[in-house]
Amino acid sequence: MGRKSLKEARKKEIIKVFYSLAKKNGLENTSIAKIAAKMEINPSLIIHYFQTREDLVYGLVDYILDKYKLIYKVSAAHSKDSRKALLEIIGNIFSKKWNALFDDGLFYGCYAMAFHDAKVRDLYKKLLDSLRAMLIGHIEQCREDGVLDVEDVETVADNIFVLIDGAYFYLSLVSDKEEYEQRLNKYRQQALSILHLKELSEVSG
Amino acid sequence: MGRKSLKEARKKEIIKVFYSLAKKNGLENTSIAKIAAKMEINPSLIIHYFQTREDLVYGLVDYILDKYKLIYKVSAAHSKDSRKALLEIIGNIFSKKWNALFDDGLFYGCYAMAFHDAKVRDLYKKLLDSLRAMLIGHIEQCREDGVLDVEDVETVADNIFVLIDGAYFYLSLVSDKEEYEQRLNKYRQQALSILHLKELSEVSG
DNA sequence: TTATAAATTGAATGAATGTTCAATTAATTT
DNA sequence: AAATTAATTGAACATTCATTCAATTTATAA
Repeated sequence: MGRKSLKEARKKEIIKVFYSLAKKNGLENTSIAKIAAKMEINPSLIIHYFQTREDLVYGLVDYILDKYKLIYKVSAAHSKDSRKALLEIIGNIFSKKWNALFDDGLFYGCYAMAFHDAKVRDLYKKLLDSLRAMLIGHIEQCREDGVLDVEDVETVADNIFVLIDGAYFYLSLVSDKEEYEQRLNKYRQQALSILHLKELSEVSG
Repeated sequence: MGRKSLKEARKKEIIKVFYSLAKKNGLENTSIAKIAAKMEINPSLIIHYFQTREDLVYGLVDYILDKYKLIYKVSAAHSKDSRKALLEIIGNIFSKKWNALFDDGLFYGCYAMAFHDAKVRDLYKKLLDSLRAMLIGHIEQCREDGVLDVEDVETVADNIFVLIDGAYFYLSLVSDKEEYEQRLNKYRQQALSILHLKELSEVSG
């Protein structure tokens, strides 16, 4: 009896608006009041679902890290071909798809919180480790399938991630479109070279 | 006539306290009032020197980036020996010296501001570019002196920086001391290998 | 000693912050 | 229709915020 709960759906709505406002104006300039104003609801409703601003921010971090994970998702079409799967992942990471899916500014903004908030630090650490584990799995599968020849799988995976994080740290400040693309290309090729993989080769399965 | 100006010294004092508080509690939790309280002065005095909080933050960014540059300084003792100079730089970057000199949390916190503040973005971009130019200069000097054999100097320098930024992005979340040191070592060796340089060799000049 | 200029204080501002609590509205079940 | 439960509002809260302005203190030069 009684009214059915909209809790989870409503929480997600709120976080989405939080995300969009923080993306535009920065995390520190996005208050509960502003989120409520944008949604045309009362600020106290936000507090009703998230008890404190802190909890709301944790919700945002969860949301962001979930989005981040999506970049590493392999499409169903490639799930059986380990080589194609790996190529797809590398392709996604070093492509404009990244920027479409994801806002780097918020990612770094929340990352900075990790230095003063143990919970955020754990969330980020677990994400980075899980992504490393995932890539290790893909590489090992490729090795078993005989399509990849690398020695130390863990090191190779770590090198890829260091390349990714280092690359985007600089790329995020590059405003010139052409330079951005050229660099992105270069970094992607470096990733493939770390894996001893070569470009294209979508000709023969 | 009149009193002599303490402006610059006082501004630096204020920024130093700003830095120390923001390092401890985070940028967003550090207000003008708190800085003033810590210094036992009136908040209006801070506004007197920096007209707005925005300007105060720019001052902090300047301060942080200046500190960051120090890591890349070459000691006088090595200024004539290009190979030693390069080794010293790489040594400093991948050492505990980093953490002693510098707080990564604030560096990332300010970096995140770059996504919404053109001035901060420019400051960061110029810093990263000047450091790249500096490293390129060192590498070229080494090549001229015949102590280094690399092809594309610019790419090599960029690879070093990508390694640095990517390495510390993960390292900053590693709390285990031993793992931290092992990784740091590994990354340093990778940097040397990118440069085709080998470790130690402090035996013969 | 007096004029001067900068350092510093102190009080006050309005706006925005996160959060509270009670009251009301709306949906769902019995 | 009545009971129940959740959604939502609205008003109020104390706090903190950045910033203002006038007044005062302090150091220096004439």
